[in-house]
Amino acid sequence: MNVVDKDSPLPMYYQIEEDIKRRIEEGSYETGKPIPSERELSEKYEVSRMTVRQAISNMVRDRLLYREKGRGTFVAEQKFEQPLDGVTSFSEDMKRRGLSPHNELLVFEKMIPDETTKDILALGTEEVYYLKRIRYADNEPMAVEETFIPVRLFPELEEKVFGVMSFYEYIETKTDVSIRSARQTIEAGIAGEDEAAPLAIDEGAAILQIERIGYLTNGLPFERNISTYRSDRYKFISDMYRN
Amino acid sequence: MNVVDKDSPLPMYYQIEEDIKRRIEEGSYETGKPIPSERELSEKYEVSRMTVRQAISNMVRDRLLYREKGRGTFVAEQKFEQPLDGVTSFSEDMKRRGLSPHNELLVFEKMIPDETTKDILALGTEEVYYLKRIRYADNEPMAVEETFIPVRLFPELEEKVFGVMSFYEYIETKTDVSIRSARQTIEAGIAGEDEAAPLAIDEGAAILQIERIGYLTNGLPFERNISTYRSDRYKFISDMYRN
DNA sequence: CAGTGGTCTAGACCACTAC
DNA sequence: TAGTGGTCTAGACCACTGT
Repeated sequence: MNVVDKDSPLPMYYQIEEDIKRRIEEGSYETGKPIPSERELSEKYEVSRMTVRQAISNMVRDRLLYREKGRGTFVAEQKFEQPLDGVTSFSEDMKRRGLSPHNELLVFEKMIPDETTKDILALGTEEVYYLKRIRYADNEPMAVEETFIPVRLFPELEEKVFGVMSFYEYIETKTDVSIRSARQTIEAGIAGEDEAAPLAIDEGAAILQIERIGYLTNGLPFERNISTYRSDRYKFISDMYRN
Repeated sequence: MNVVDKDSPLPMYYQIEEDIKRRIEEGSYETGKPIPSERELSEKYEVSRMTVRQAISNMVRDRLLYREKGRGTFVAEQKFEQPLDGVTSFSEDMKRRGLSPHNELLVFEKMIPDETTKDILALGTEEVYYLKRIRYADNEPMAVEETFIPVRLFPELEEKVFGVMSFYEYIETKTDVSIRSARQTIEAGIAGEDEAAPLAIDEGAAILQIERIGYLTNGLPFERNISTYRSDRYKFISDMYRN
């Protein structure tokens, strides 16, 4: 009868989270209504109240529940089917939108970076990989993208990787470092000759310019990415939370 | 000698957080190096280990510290002086950039919303407040902004509020609801007559169009905001984290 | 008033890391 | 082996909400 297994290798607070999620999905716990109190749950699952609190705290952090002092703990509205927050690569972004991404790799080479890039990536006299790509979604050109990556961080990076997987996938599966965060700067511009041709738009059309600087868990910058999107087909969408 | 005051109205875990932050700032706890163990800290502050853990957990959530199993708790790289993530109002955004915001309120009225707004705000036959404002930073026009707010949610909202404080401040100090999240859509456009004049830019110049839909903790949408920024003075900047 | 979440204690055993 | 964070217990008192 009891849903938590004290001998399971999974921590009990985790098992409780899963059970509460299940009940929310099946509708036993309704959106906007309170779930049972912490004391009731600790009796029900036969664990201490602190353990129930840990489960609930995690779910509050993930915004599945919210607490109100003196009133109770409530099921939050599940507004966003798929979260649109967080750092994503072009490939991931397109897949999330239900489109099929692919690349045309125009340039892949090692080079000495310009001053701005050197500064941003905190480099000395080191080389970077330089990539220039046209990004397609469902076979339509969406963006022109330039990327600078310090060679030192990924000495074994090869051109063929970019045909097979997303660079972010590569980092997370093939290396022992991981991505922490990015700072994005977004501005509007007007397409010149260089942008208009590859994107198949008119000169003078609006374009969206996004510069992203990505950071690893240890705090080091690992990429500078400059993208130019056609604004008739692409909107930048993101979910943000109040801190 | 002791830095935590058990009789203070501030919770002890909060006082401990503040003390650890102070030590990081003054350099006693160094970036990338471990802070004292939880057991040491609980002796030092004369509190139980769970209380120390609560302080540390909060700081890990805020990415000031990170834990490594069996090794210790470490001071994270402090990349961003001031966090640029999260949902912010225009006023808050400008202050964070070190600029002085002010408004010119062109329209403040109650009206029946158009279909799109009605749909977005999940309204029936209800009225909304409609605001149209020119937003200034350091006395230069930065954006034209239209906002739709359901009257039902803030029946006592008055025009004069917008002169005194940020709408977000109003919500968080004068009402008993609070802001959870927002979805922002950003695109590039070309200034027409309507945008060029109030922003003091040329027709045909690039503009940044941002639509924000804001949500309360209980999941209800509380505002639809459509902003047009001049792109020669304004860049949208945000920090994002990998999930 | 009874019930809720918020905070806190003083222990305990575990798996993991480093030496 | 000794030290670390991860998990858990069985209590306790508080401030806040609703009736």
